[in-house]
Amino acid sequence: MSNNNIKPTEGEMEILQVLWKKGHCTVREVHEDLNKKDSGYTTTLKLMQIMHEKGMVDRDTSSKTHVYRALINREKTQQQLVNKMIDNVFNGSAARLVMQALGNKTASKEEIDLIKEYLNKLENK
Amino acid sequence: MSNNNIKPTEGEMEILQVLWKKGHCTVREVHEDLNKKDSGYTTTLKLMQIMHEKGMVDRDTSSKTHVYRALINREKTQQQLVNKMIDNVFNGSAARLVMQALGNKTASKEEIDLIKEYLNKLENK
DNA sequence: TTGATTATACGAATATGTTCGTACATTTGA
DNA sequence: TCAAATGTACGAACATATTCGTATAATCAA
Repeated sequence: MSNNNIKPTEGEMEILQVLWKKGHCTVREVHEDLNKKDSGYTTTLKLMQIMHEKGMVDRDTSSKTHVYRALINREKTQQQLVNKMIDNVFNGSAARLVMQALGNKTASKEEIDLIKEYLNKLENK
Repeated sequence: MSNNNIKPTEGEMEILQVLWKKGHCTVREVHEDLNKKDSGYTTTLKLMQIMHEKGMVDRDTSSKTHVYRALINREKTQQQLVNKMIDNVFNGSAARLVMQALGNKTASKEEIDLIKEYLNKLENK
């Protein structure tokens, strides 16, 4: 595998979220969507330039204002980070991570139903 | 809350895993349990000293060979890291994280049954 | 036209994590 | 006993991530 060892940093993840959501973005669009009052525009710019160097994003430089888009796959990236966490934090047990995730307040009734449905699908395979 | 903003690094997590598993450990015990051929004994030592400075671990220095134990709670720490990931990687959706975790190969039939059971318990509350 | 705005590029400061070398003390065993 | 082994302390090198200042170019608006 070639696209394997991608491990976006926290800052890079925030930017990727925006790019995955919006598709194509200028630096300013990303920066404003993040609206972090604690860091400036050139910080976002620099981050995105570094991501370009790393091959995480592509950009169209045909006009003065460059337009970026994510090059790495959302699900694949999430999968890698989850696997890493299962390994590093939960000793390899996916079940333990899941239960920990469901135990918190962010797991609503609707979400739990979603998951049950998903489990049933899994079992019918 | 006082013990809140603990965010162990990757190296620290590895050490915490050993401490949580074994309870009390010397540096050598931890180092050998990790058995990373790519880093030396004093690296593990240094890491554990830093963790002590941060208040993550306690140690008994009454004899020459110090004995360490984890000070931070396992479940609480895991919870924090999971919450962080839900936020940073999955846009706040616990369900998406769970599904991603279940989609991978490490989720065996037994684990899935465990989770179903857990979900039922959750719903009866 | 020309000054203000908006953009990129890039070096450098800062912060943090990881790794190791080395000094020094204690313990052990031949 | 005393040399080897084992332990801690600690500074420093190195890597990486984040942040910003500044130079410079392009665009816009009065």
